[in-house]
Amino acid sequence: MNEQLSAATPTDTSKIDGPSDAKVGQGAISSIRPVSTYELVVEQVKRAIFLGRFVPGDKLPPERDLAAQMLVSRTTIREAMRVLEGEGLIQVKRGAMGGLVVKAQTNLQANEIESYMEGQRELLDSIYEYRIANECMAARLAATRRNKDQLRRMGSCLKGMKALCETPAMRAITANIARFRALDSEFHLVVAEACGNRFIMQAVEDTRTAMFLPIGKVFKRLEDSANEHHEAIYAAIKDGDADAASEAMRLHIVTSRESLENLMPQDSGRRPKKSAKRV
Amino acid sequence: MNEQLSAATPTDTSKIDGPSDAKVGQGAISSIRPVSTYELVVEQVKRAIFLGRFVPGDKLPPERDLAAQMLVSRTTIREAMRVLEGEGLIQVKRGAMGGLVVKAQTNLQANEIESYMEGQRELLDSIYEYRIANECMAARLAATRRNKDQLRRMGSCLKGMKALCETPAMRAITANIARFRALDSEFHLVVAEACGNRFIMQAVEDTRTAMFLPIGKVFKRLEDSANEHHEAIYAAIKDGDADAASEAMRLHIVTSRESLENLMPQDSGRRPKKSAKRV
DNA sequence: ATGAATGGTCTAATCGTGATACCATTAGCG
DNA sequence: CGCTAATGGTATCACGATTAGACCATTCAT
Repeated sequence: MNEQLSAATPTDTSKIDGPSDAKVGQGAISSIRPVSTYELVVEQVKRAIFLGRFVPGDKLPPERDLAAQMLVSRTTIREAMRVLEGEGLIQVKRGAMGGLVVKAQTNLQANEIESYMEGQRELLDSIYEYRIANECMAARLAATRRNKDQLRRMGSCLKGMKALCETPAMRAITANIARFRALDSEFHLVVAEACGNRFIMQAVEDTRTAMFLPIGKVFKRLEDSANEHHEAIYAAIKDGDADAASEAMRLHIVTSRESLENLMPQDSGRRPKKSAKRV
Repeated sequence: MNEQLSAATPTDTSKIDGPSDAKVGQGAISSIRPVSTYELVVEQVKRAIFLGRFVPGDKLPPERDLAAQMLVSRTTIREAMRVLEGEGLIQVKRGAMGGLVVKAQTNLQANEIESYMEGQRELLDSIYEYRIANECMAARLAATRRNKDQLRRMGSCLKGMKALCETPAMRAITANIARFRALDSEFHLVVAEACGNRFIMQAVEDTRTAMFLPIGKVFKRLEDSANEHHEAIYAAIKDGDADAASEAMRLHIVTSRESLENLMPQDSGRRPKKSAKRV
């Protein structure tokens, strides 16, 4: 994003198309950032945690096992663990029955949430726009391509989430919130899988990973509306109704964004309802 | 995508949600593929070529300059050049006025195209679905967020493309096809830039890169319809009409896919108009 | 107390990368 | 023709990342 340099181009294009300066977003060659193996390990473990494959209290496999599974040396695994430990994602315990324990993300105080969310607003807007683009298409395509096993797994997620919401008292338990979010992720990922498009699948996984940090510190209770929306999406996909599936997904995501909006500063001058148009 | 291993999870989730097997797409930890720096160089140079920043006949900057710009050693640059040379993307010439010359992609014979495209059909479908999802959203958002400079650059691209199409004789010139594709890429990238969403921007760039190999060997003449469609997209974005911009983009991409379809085997049993629903 | 599991530490070898100098080839020019 | 400059080709040494393996230290269950 820094340097730029138009290549030695003896055959000047502009001979033909005249004033076609344009030359798109910047030049062609920019600096390379070498990627260490331990960084890749960090990324993969983070992704697993962010997608809910490990919830707080779970332990990662022992270092030796991680090394074997990832086909890297234990040294590299340990470097990665130092990073994750430093970022507060895991806690390292020595001795038997010890291990690499996934920590709960610190919840912010009520008065901290607003200012925190304010700083995340732009990122969240981008993420949700991207989600609407890709997940609506995912739902649309899934409606005509899903197979029985995928429908079964979607149903399984819905069942699990409903169970977690059953008693009001359980809605504020941290561990349950983590489990709910894991099932929520899984539902959306199965829909993406069912759409049979690897690019869209990757996009959905990426957004879920990207959402973790911004909203992980904020959620304190489960939203019932999510269950209803998930049911609607599921029903439309099961019925093979592509338009309905897409619209149900859109409504779900828009609603989800709005419920986040309630955690933000109440229209304090900003938020001039720009682009109030339906996305 | 190979190994899997559910973490040591003493706190069994299934205690609560009962038969929630699900456990989404596979396990959590898979093998790491270390990424060498020279691979990153290869990727970036490829991307620059695929996006049309360098067209056949252009020369990349000299090795020493590339090394300086990318902040890597010449050794690493040279490793990357070996790969690009091996893949037939560049030709290395020694001596003064020599350099790293971008080669034209070999065009296939008419009788080869069908079987080649047949093998690419699935990939192309995925790419185009992903494009529709993201670029329609990009156009929609761009309609309300674009600034004057972005409009100017879009217009500049349109002008350049029209100029290239002016005389029928010039439509089959290889160099012109490359220039046309570069401007086409640039137009779509500026739209993506104007949407102000970095995720969508990245998605658009990714798809254009992904399209290069499948269709690079096939195109032999320029399509006029692209110009008309581009004009329509531009007009809608200029007018701030989000719905029209999105729809114009959709039409453009769908048409583009259909014109590719004409290069494929003519419904030889396959292509049972599944998902014939409008995407 | 003992043993097993697990993280912590150390060491030697290997490989990727960087830095630098110098060689070989080629085009342009006096 | 012969120089010079630009550019790719080669060689060398140094350093850091990664691997492989052994061994130490801590903790819990029995």
